[in-house]
Amino acid sequence: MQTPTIDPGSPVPKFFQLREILLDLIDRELAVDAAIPSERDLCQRYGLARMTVRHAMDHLVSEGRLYRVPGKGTFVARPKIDLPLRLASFSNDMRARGLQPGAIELARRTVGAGPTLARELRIELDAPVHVLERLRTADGAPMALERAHISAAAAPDLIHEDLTGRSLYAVLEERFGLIFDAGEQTIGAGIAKSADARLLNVPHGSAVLLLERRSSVAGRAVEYTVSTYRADRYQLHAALEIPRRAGSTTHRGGIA
Amino acid sequence: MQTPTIDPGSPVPKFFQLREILLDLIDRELAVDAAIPSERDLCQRYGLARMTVRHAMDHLVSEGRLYRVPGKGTFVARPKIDLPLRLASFSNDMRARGLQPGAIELARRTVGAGPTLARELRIELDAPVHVLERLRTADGAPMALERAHISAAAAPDLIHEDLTGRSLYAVLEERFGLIFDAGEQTIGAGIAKSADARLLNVPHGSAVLLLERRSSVAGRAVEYTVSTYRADRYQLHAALEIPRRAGSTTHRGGIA
DNA sequence: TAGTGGTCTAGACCACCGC
DNA sequence: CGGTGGTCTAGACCACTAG
Repeated sequence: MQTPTIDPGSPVPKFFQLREILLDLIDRELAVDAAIPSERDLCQRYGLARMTVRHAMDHLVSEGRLYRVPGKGTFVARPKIDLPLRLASFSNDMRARGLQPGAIELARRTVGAGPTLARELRIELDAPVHVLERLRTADGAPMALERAHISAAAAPDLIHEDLTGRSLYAVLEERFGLIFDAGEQTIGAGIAKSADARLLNVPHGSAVLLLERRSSVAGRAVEYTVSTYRADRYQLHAALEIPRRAGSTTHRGGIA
Repeated sequence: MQTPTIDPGSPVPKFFQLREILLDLIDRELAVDAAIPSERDLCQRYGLARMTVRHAMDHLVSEGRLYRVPGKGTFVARPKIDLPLRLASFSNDMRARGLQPGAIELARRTVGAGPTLARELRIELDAPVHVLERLRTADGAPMALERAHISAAAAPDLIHEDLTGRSLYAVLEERFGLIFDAGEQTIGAGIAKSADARLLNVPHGSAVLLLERRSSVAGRAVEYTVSTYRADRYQLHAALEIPRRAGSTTHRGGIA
């Protein structure tokens, strides 16, 4: 295997390129607690300033992939257990549970982005955003309220698309070529607002599970969706898995 | 009011002193989404290099206290505490956020497994199980109730271990060599039971985030923990996984 | 055009470690 | 002692945002 190099002309920042190189090294060559090359060594090898090397390593340390010992070196950390939350749609999720997914459209409009939407979608204030509000059902029973906000710049005519019986994601992919490749999700608990409680057919003051999701395509924020799930009918469930395993046993300090 | 300054002679690093100053500013003076002074402005005010200012701000951004918008500025983030979906201990999580983790022991006993525990831990009925109930605090404020059930066969003398100021996981690892390598987690929402609401110091009927976790070591079920988090202070946060593997350039954001 | 954050350099001094 | 990570400086150029 040949030593990878840093491409100075790439739009990908150097520290990020180095991060990938180190990640590869960690996964392929080094065992847990093995030392990685010193910062100054890496500066030499890849022709980088030490601050740049540290920047790359800072990332990996904060992600729990490496740990530093002052005066000694930097070492491969024990793999942490992570909870992968798949970017699954409501429809797929319900089908996986053996339930028949359904949707009742509550609202569909295009609005100007307020401060929250502007921040979440990283667009300008008052930039157009499609809002789709749907009541999601499972075997006919209300399960969740889904309020999707899609940047109109990314999916201009979404507002006129027929969504009955189709997944929103399917429409975004087929009609606008939008395939989400990154995202993050925030999960919290709350009390249902009166109007939402009525729609979900639960008593006032009921607990709900709140899911906020931001997804992006090629680095561009496109979707910001807030879902409100009935806590009595819905819970998230996931296997904890080991993200990666360190390969060979003894291999101290070499970029092959 | 006098402007705080950086003490160059202090053993506390400058970036950390600035971090404290900014934290104070965020908590006392600024509302959510308010802009903090620009990096160059802070350099001027405190006589620091820009890399030093960025270092301090990097910390706050990765802790979720600030967010940056390129070309515009840096702003105060929503004040919730994120709990990363990782098999990390409460203690470590809180420390990573600059909060002082604490625990008040509520109960500690060894019981015979009932039907639920027997099923979750895959042990026989009446097999001994250690039960540890603790109120977890951050900077002294109640944050969560943690009810851990550990199979006594795996950690015989756990019941006599001192847990003050130590992570349960640290004890299990150091004292019994137990390093969790798999598990599953269930996340739900609920209303705090009266007794729990009192312990957590929240009003009756408050929403709570419920986490059930079963973890195992080498295929052996060892831990079954039920945690009750204050929903007003906690939320879970995770990067969504992407099945595709293209030339991704998303190097922003949280957990890889 | 001026200001913002994003990246990067090429040095520097320090505390700590192991020999 | 030389090597390690920890901190810090004083610049630089870039892309983006705004007026």
